[in-house]
Amino acid sequence: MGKQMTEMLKGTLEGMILAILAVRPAYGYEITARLRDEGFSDIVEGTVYAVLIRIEKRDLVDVEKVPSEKGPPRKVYSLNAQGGEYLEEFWGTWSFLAARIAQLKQHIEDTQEKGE
Amino acid sequence: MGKQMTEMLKGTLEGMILAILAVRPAYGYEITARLRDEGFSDIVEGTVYAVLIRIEKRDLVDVEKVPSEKGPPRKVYSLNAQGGEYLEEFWGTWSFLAARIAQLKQHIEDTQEKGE
DNA sequence: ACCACTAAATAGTAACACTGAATAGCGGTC
DNA sequence: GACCGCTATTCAGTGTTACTATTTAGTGGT
Repeated sequence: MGKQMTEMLKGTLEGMILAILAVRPAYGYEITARLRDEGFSDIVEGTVYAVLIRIEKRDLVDVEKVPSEKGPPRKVYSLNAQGGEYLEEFWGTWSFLAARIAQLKQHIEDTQEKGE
Repeated sequence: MGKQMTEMLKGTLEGMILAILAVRPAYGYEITARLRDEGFSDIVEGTVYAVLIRIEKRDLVDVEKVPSEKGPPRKVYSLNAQGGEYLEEFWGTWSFLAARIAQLKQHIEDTQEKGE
């Protein structure tokens, strides 16, 4: 990860993982692979597991241990009601921030065009 | 600040401040006030000054001390060439992340509509 | 026995925004 | 002339976060 991306993921990675779980339950290794596929190419398992442990402690997800044919048992996480609420809050916070930043960017572009 | 927003600002507040400086030079107290006006209502001076000191150390900005009629001298920051490059990089990182998150959100909405 | 892949956990580190307080300069009021 | 309000900057200490690097564990193949 670039350093900028690393810092930007603070506060968003958690929401992204909750968003993934909102679509359907998943386990850590799977989530890591999906994030890698979606362009976060050098995200490491350890990072994802840390988030999962955190959201489990906060009771935002339910956990079920499911045996795997290919290795040790999987811990399958699914979003619960409290996690759903938290995710809604996340969208609100994100939307606000994204709108402000878009506004700042627009302001720069306007300035450069006509010298403000 | 809400806790979610606090975490989300990590990695973005710096970019936002650079973006403000890209429009025109400004000093810390002024930047704080502007951020407050734009909806980040409980941002505190200390936070902004910490960012300013950081970006000064990294040589992303030029600094000029300007006397004030109303108090101690102002430290007016302006974006330099290196800061401009860094800001460009920030927009790239931000755009990528924002696109991914928008995609995740869309995916949830699609799923909820027709059961995926 | 060894390796490759899957799967989870963990101790230690660096970076960041926040808290709370201190310092400093100016104007006005009582 | 001591005090308050506003402007303006700084700084030590804290909590949270993602990252690094390693360890442990299970299965199947050679």
